Amino acid sequence: MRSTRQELGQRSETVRRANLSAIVRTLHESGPQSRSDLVAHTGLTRSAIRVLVGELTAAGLASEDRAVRRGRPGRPSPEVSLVPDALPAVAFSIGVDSLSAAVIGLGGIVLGVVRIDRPRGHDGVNAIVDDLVGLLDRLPGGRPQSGSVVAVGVAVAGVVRSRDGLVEVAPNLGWSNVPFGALLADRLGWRVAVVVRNEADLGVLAEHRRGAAIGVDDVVYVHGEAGVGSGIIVDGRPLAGAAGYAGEIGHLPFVGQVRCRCGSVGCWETEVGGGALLARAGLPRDAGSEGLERVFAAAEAGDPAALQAIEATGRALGVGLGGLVNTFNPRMVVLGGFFGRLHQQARQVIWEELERHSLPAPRAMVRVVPAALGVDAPLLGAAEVALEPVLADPATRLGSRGSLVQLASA
Amino acid sequence: MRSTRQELGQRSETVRRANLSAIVRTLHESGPQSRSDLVAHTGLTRSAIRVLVGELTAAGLASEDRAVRRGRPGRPSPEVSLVPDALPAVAFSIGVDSLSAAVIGLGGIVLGVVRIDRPRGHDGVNAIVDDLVGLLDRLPGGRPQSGSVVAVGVAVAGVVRSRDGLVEVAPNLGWSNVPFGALLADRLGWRVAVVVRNEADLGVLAEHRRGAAIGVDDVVYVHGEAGVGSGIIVDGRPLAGAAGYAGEIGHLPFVGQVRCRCGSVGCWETEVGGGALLARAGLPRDAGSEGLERVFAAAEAGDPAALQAIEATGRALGVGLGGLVNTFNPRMVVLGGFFGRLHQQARQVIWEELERHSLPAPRAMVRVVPAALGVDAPLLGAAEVALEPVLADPATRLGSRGSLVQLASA
DNA sequence: CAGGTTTGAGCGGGAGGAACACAAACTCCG
DNA sequence: CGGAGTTTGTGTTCCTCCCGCTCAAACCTG
Repeated sequence: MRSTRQELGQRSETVRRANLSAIVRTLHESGPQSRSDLVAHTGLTRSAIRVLVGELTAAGLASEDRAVRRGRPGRPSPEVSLVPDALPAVAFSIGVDSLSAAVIGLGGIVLGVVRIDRPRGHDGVNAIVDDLVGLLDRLPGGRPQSGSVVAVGVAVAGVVRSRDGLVEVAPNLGWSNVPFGALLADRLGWRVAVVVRNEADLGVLAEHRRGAAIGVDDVVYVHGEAGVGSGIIVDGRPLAGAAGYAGEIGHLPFVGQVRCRCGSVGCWETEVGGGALLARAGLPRDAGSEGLERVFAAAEAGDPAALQAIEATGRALGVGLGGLVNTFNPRMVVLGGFFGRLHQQARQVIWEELERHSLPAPRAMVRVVPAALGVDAPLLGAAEVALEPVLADPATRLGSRGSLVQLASA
Repeated sequence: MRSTRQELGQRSETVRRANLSAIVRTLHESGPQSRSDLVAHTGLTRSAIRVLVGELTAAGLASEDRAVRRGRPGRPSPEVSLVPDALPAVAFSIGVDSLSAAVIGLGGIVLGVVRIDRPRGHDGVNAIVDDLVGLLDRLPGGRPQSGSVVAVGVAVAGVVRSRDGLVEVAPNLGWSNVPFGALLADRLGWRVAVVVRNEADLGVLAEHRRGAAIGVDDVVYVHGEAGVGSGIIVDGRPLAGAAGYAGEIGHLPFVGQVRCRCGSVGCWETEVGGGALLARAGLPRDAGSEGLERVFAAAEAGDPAALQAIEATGRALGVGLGGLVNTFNPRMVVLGGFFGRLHQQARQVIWEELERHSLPAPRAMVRVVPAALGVDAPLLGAAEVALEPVLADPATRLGSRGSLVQLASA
């Protein structure tokens, strides 16, 4: 059965929506810019831009500031920017050892963010839901009002069904079959969508929009922590698969006989995950991020065992990346989590193995870079998916808020 | 740098194009149907459908036949179908041991097809170009006229840069860095686009539109011959990657120490390719499709060596498929080439290993099926990509043909 | 300060689909 | 067999929305 594809037919109302969306999306992704820049970006005429931007400002979504002099001849064009707190989204992230929450507005502006450490271990679902909701009170701007938030996005390190936010399994949290989206939505009691996604899928979205992969339309993001996750951008769009499970590359079949926590044997994760690096360095596999930190520090100090562990892990990483380059033909591979550190210290061997295990043609056009956003990437990505409906259809979102009527000629 | 994304802004001319495209695409993909079916499919009103279909028929692109009585109350709706020979495409396919050519019209109607055996070996590029062009004269309908053909599509088993049809490498043909698109275009002398793509990428397109995966929007197609190729449909669109190289999963890192012809070691292809099956059955790795045929026949006759070879190859296939299921979360895996036969005889073990090497969530929603189209899949897919511009913009294509003016109000 | 250039403002026009009313063609049922 | 009900084609009018054009404003250059 064909998924509910977008209506094929275009009608004049669709056109308006698409054009408003084009403007808002351009401002959201490329930042504030003059009307004439918008003309260039969208391909619309000055007249159209004027009317549409006018409606956006009238609705409080955008604002026009005095033009910035750019030293070129001609009448200066006023700068249009989105109003960050007009339609804010709330983003949550459940990390391995921390919880975080943020309020993020259009344009990706962070209006407030808090992070707390979480004792490593398998917390009950309800405890985490409570903690997250409790975090809201500690936001700099205070607890967001129910009516003002447009949607909620959540990043979870696990296999998540995107439709309803069911967490099929989250090994680091000890969850399986947790209807997290529904639980959080109930607990919040807001009448807005709660979107739950895999951490790495959100990480790559953030890196694509605000980080290392801006403007790059084919990206493979590989995130190393205890396990290995990935998020993939294909032709500018996130790869989700039929239910949102795509990108679970940690369990690609690989060499080795180590039993994986997924139940299988020889998964790539068993060779490149944090546990593998730790084991190679002679530490317990569950020494966590502090253990990893120690390994990297030791390597920097010249410790041969640590250096060798890093090299071996880098090689295994490079081999797998080669396969991913063959599979996706990306223009960029972004390394997140401790793979970023690994890249600093093992860049050479990673590339060496990637080179050995990929075809010349795709290899020639790929760059491997460390992530730019660090631990906040999933949080930023969560806001991006939460804001997506606004970007796709700014007008009706305004209408549904109540405080502002439909954009249509007031 | 952002690839030339579609213009964001919509204008009324865009709307018309999109709506004509929606109608033509619906008819092309879902077959002839009544006007009222088109109303349902496209979301346009009766008025709009009437006008647009009217223009298409006036231009000779579509035709309206007497309504088919369907035994339901109400005035019968005339059936609209595309005129197959209005804007035909020419498709070529360069197989391991055959060459084929076809003329295919809108709706995927095959107007004529020829296939010749090709001596196995490394033919020169020019010889193959000559053979292909020569094939046109042996088409049932005669050599297509230069002016009537709308585009040319070519399927090649190799790594192809989609932009210009440069064949980076084609091991079965012994090619590397062959500008095949340009060569064929020159030799034909027609003033139409020549689109060259990887065989498997075209195969999955054909299976998606006309074969085993109709209506399935997330598909992984894996094709086994001498090597292993794949084509992937993500959310209804082919996965191309930055330059069209995506889907080279034959060289995913895998267990084993066999040297691959790609230069690397332990590629998946070395364990599941035709050579691997042959070797396991005690035949030379280059025994080709006749050799494979013999193995399957022997297995059907109960030969233990053949059975074991098939089982081992099936296991290796299942393991890799598990990884692909994790990576892409497809709704369907389609097995082409000799993998189709393999599936018949080793269905059990393939699934067993797939199950062992994939996560429960994505595994639960995937089906593994043999390809439905056989050796013709790439040829049909080549026609699909060649016809794509017509589907995307029926009006200007008509205009550019010369014989018919722009669709605009005549 | 005059000329050139770029852009905003406002108005008219055109394109294209929606909505509506009516007619046509079919089924169903008494 | 014929009228009621239903679905769909036909044609007209209307509405939405963007484009194009003209004029004015605001900047740079010399």
